[in-house]
Amino acid sequence: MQSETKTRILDAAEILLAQNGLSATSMRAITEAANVNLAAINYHFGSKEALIHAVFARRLAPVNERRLAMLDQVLKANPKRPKIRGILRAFALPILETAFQPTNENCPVQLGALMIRLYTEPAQVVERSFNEQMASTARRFVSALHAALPKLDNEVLYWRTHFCVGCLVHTMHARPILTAVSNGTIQCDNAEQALEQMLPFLEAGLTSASNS
Amino acid sequence: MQSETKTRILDAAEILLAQNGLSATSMRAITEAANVNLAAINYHFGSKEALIHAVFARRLAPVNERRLAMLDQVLKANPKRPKIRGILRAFALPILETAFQPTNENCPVQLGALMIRLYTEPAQVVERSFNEQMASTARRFVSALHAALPKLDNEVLYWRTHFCVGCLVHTMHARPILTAVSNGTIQCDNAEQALEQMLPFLEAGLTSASNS
DNA sequence: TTTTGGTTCAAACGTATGTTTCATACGAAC
DNA sequence: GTTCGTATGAAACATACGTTTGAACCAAAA
Repeated sequence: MQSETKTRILDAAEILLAQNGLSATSMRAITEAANVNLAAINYHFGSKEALIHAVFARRLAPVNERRLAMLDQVLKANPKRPKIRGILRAFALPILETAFQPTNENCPVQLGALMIRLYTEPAQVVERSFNEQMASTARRFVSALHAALPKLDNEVLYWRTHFCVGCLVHTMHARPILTAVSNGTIQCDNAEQALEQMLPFLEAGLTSASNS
Repeated sequence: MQSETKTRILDAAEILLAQNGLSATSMRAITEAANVNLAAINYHFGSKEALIHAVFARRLAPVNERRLAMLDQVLKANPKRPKIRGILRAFALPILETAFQPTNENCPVQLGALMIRLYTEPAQVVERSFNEQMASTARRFVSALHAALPKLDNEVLYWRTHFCVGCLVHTMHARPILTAVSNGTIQCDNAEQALEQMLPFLEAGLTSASNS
């Protein structure tokens, strides 16, 4: 198999990049974890940065495809006034299901901890990944929310969309903190359970009166 | 002045750590920006890690003092049933005001971008800072919210507190994204303006019916 | 069987890292 | 004026980094 090495590198890189961050993860650590030669990354991907881009693309491309497909369904059901809950669900479910997918050696998904890197690592390293994978999807969802909340001021809508993204990202990457603060009560390893908590919160926030 | 060098190091380190992350910021970069000798960090702080801890402590200690002082006021006003809006304000205002404080050479506050490091950098590097600066404060606020929302299930309260933290942290560190998504409409450089947007959103989320 | 093209390997490339050393400079105390 | 503890300086410490090299490998094609 010509690409088994590539896959092993991607799997090991995803885990280490998510755990330690982009610049703190060395190519030697990745290749050792993947049981491949040090030169294999440069041979198969060209550079460390290209590998990072590939790691993001492998997870985010299918997630955003599912998101847009679900959004289309929601828009088709109520073209004039789409349902907020549906829009939020289309945005959150695909990525939460991917992030909370049980990890095994064939499928080491670390999307939660990985996503926050996209928002926090120095711009130059990840901005190509962000633009290719996230920007257009974000615009589609903002305009859907605009249709669902026509009375809402544009500026307020941007703010609230921003808050929704913050909740989602934080929920995905800061799971250990929720577990710690709740003294182990909450494990947060199930997409539907997280959605059940998040959707009422976000919908109430989105629809609240802006001055009170 | 015996500690002018220390202050210059702290100032330069705060900016660079916030901008580039912890492990991507070298001591040489810090000392060059601070115009001090390379050995000064080890002399004054002991190690790079100790410097990082000092950078967090310098900003977070006064913020959490203000937070708890404001929370005490809110609890004193309504001991039995404190006001949600007041609790949220006590939690968010001090850190937002510090984060949005205009930057100048005497006061290079980069708290927003710095905070996210506390949540995302490998545990061992920052967990001491997190525990010392954040853990006890978080507990105080959760119990205040519990008093304000006695009907809310404990588990739901933890989730929603978690969402609030996510909104706040994301608002502080992802300002450029909000500006970009809104096509430059929103600049987000004012604590009161951000609060005005955030507090109705969070209060509505906290008080929403949990099953709908 | 020989040749080819893709892949892996050990080793080295030059550069950058955090830390340490030791000599020097500065000021206040005696 | 000398001494002494703090602070700074240039240089070197050992280690780690991303990348490149060129030989070795190995299945499939000629």
